[in-house]
Amino acid sequence: MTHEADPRLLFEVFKEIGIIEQLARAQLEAQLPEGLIEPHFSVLNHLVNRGDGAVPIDMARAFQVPKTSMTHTLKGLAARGLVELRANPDDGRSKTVWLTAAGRALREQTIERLAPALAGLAGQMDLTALMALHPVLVRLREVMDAARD
Amino acid sequence: MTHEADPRLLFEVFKEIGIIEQLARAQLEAQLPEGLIEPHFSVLNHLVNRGDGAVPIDMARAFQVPKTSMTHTLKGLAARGLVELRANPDDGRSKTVWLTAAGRALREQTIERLAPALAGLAGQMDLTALMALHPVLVRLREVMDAARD
DNA sequence: ATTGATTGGTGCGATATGGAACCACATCGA
DNA sequence: TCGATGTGGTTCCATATCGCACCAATCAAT
Repeated sequence: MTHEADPRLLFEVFKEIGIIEQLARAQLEAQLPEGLIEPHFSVLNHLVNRGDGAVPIDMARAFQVPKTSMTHTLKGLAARGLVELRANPDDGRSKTVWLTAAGRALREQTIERLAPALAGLAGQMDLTALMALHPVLVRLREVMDAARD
Repeated sequence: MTHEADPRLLFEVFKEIGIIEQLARAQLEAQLPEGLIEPHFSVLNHLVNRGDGAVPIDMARAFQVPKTSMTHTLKGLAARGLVELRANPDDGRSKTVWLTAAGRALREQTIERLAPALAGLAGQMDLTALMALHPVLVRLREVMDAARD
């Protein structure tokens, strides 16, 4: 008899992940100012992590969203003065995205406000299990990412 | 020195979960007919798992979405003949949601079409780690759900 | 250099999400 | 019983997502 991997386990895993994602998003958005949602925050966070001056199309690919969605998200951030769009000196078609002081501050402040709730959650979990969770998720993400031809 | 739980670990976990959710959603929606998206499928799946005849408001709560969103999703499913809305004999304000044969078939077919891709993913993962993953996610979801006052 | 193909960005339209207001029915309290 | 309050569902509206089509700039092949 062969030992094929059972797809039902992953199906259930994805179901839980979907629910957790929704709850986590709600927590995050509760800390954001009116009119800003998770994609706005993710862009700010990405720019801090990966560095300023990114090209919009690259960010769209990093987030796996259509470029029109990225245009829209960046427009919202720029309208609130959280990022600044400049011409790309290396390519006349594209732009570069830069954080403003307000953008950095908002990202920082949001994470700080989130921290107590996250610590509260973590406190109710088995820390060993939680620490073991992360690398498995990273691996799963990498496998899925690679499979997305 | 105190041993407070580090919120950064959970922050990273949620980041991975967000990415995985997006990739999983893309895989699912690639198998759905034009015009149907993940919430439509989730409703069909919920009705199979929990049984027919559910009340829309209860489903909205189960999915943590506003009731207007559930109205919209159900309207789409009903328009395609995948579910049927009937009056609720126990409460004149509300309705009950019933699967049609087409709705059941679509849900079944979608899962079948998804299976090979899921099995492929699972085959590239450490099965022990994958099996350990599920209960931790369930626990995390339960803790978050309870925290959502 | 010229021309055809490709790529980054945006406007537009169709559909999705979710808050506010509203109506019909239900429930509660006296 | 009946008025006050609460609840399920919908409509309406503002905003989000994303495909299509388009333009301008770039690149590739000669």
